[in-house]
Amino acid sequence: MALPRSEEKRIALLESAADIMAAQGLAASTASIARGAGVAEGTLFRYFATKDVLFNALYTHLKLDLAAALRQHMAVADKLDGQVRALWDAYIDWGVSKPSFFKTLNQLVVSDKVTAETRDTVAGMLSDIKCIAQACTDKSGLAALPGGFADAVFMALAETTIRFVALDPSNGPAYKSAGFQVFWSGSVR
Amino acid sequence: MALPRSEEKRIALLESAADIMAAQGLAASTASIARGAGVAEGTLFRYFATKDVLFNALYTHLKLDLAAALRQHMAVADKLDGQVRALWDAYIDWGVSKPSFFKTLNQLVVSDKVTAETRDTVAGMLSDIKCIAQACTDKSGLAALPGGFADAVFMALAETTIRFVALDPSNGPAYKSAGFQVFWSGSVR
Amino acid sequence: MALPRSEEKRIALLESAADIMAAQGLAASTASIARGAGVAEGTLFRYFATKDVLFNALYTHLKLDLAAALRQHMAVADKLDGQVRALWDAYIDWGVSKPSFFKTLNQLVVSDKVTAETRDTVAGMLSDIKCIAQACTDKSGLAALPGGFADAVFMALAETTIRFVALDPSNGPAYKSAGFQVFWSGSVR
Amino acid sequence: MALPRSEEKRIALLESAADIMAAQGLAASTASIARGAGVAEGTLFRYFATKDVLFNALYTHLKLDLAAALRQHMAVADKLDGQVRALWDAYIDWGVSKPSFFKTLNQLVVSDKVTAETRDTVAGMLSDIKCIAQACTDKSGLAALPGGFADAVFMALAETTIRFVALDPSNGPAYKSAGFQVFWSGSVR
DNA sequence: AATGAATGAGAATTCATTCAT
DNA sequence: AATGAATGAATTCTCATTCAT
Repeated sequence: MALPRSEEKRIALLESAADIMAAQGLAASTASIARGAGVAEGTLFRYFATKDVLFNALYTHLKLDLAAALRQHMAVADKLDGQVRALWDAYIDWGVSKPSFFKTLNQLVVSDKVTAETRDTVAGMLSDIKCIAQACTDKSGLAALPGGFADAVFMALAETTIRFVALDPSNGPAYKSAGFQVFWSGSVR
Repeated sequence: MALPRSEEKRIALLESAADIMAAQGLAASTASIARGAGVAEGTLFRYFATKDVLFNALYTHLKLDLAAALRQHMAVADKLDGQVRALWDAYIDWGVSKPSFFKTLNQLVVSDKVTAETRDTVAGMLSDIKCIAQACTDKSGLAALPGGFADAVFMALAETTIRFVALDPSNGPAYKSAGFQVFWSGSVR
Repeated sequence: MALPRSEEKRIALLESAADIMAAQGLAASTASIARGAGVAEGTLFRYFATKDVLFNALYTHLKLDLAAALRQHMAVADKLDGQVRALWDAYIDWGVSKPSFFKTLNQLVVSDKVTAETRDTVAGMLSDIKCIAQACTDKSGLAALPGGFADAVFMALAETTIRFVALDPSNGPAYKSAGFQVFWSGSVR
Repeated sequence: MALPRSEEKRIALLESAADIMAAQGLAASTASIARGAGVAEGTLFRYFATKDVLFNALYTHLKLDLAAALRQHMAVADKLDGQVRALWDAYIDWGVSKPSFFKTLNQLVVSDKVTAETRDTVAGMLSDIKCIAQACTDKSGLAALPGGFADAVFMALAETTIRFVALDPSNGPAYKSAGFQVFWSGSVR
């Protein structure tokens, strides 16, 4: 029997894609991604039939990685604001510690290369996290607003915060608190 | 090579670039931009020596257009929160009424095609607006934080708000107020 | 003003395509076709947007070239069999004198790269020749058979004849007569 | 490298190749041929060292299959025209009943992938059929002509006839008779 | 100054073939 | 003997840029 297709190589390709796209944008060439993963260019296409398939797989990979990080820090507090704060901290920490994952995920989120189907599938896998987020936005003053505005505000603030923490780590805790404060006191009635 | 004459064509090229890049991303071809401006392929390169030069000129053009819109609505209120709210409204209105400018500017802001020098030069040209913004953030709880965090939070919230207003105009005023509320009550001590 | 797009280059590309495809089949690379025409690879795509467009243009070019050759020899005889014989001779001569046109046209005729629309358009341009052919097949014993069987028999015999004349020119006139004889005495009642 | 064992797999590969090449042309990928035969990609190359070797083996396989079909119907008539007619019918029936064999063989016949050596070897294996064909063409008006013209005319007419029978089976017998009639009355003095 | 034809360096993708298992 | 993962050369096509007119 031939070699089994290697999960290791699949991961190497995804992480190379994340690294290179963080630096060069989604237009990074498949050649450079394969090189970064240490495989031949043709090999990339055995794992991902087209570049679009790679985009979707990468979106899923990064979202699941983020979700795993969030889950580790969830539900340790008993009060709502503690829970949300834990979520916030976990998200900021993830973004700061994996800057290329963070940057590339942000590009994918706004890209039309990621299909609605992929987004739905991933959302389904993250339903537990969604629940917490829901619980907190239900209590916020933003809850009255249509679909996802509170989530989007949370994300936008977190992204900004991550950027500043990454650039100026010595003030990291200060940015983190301040960002959360904007979200929380601005959102909660 | 003498500089080309027609300011009109320069503007047509910039606006065509904004329109087409809003739709297709920064990878839009120079040929399609020239076509959109009603000039020949080669003509674009008499106005902008390379595509990178075009990116930087476009960034400048869009930022100055935004600044002009903001200036028209500044300082009409006498109290600080009125001033900031006027600024916020002007920004949201600009983004909603010129969606291709807004979308393309957002792409340029995160692109590494726009040099630090361009960003600095433009920032210098907007020092008057910066001053207002500064005045208000000095009063905010964010003022203690280093360089531009308050500005970045303002921008991030405004961008999110513009996106939602554009998608769901019937709730436009609600998003506008809610977004501002997050910024203001979250930021001010 | 820039150079006008050169009809000469267009023809050079088409004839290079005919030559190379005659030798290597329709799979001949666009790179080799461009090289054969003495232009850069990208230039080919300014004249023919895709390889499929080239296939269709080539089909048209070859058919029209054949038609021009046939017209020069038409209607010189007054009796039907003389007319058909003239057509036959002209076709054989064309195939023998332009072997790469002949071979490539035969490949295109059976290829699904040539669209029905192209075939219809070209057929419309050849309606005068069709008329003669029609006149003669109406008289043949094959006329009773559905659409195009007589034409197809004519073509099949002509192709075979051309092949043999090309391989063994010293017997050219003999093949030519014999082939025609099969068609005529076999077809006419 | 010892020869592989399974004659069954060899046949499966050849028939898969005939099917897929009938549909997609000679450019059909070896991977798809292997898949069609139910074996692994690499396995094809244990039976046929290169794709060119496969082409030649396939030509041989199809020709021998055709020859077997012809032999079953040979020499049942005692008069010459009955013999030739039996051969004609057998050929037409073979082409109509095995369309992918017929189509692929026609492609191979005009392809330069099949070597002269292969063609010669196969011709040698078909010498018995050749003899019958020879006997009949010796009597025909075409016999005076050099090597194989009569054969080629027979084949060309048969191919055309098969194509029409396949497309319009309800008129099958009519095409079959008419095609033969062209050959016979046109060829025989 | 303006034009647009020409260029050729990449881009994504395919595929015959190899080889470790 | 069979497998199928891996390879990289070749293919079609795009596009920023140049330059003759």
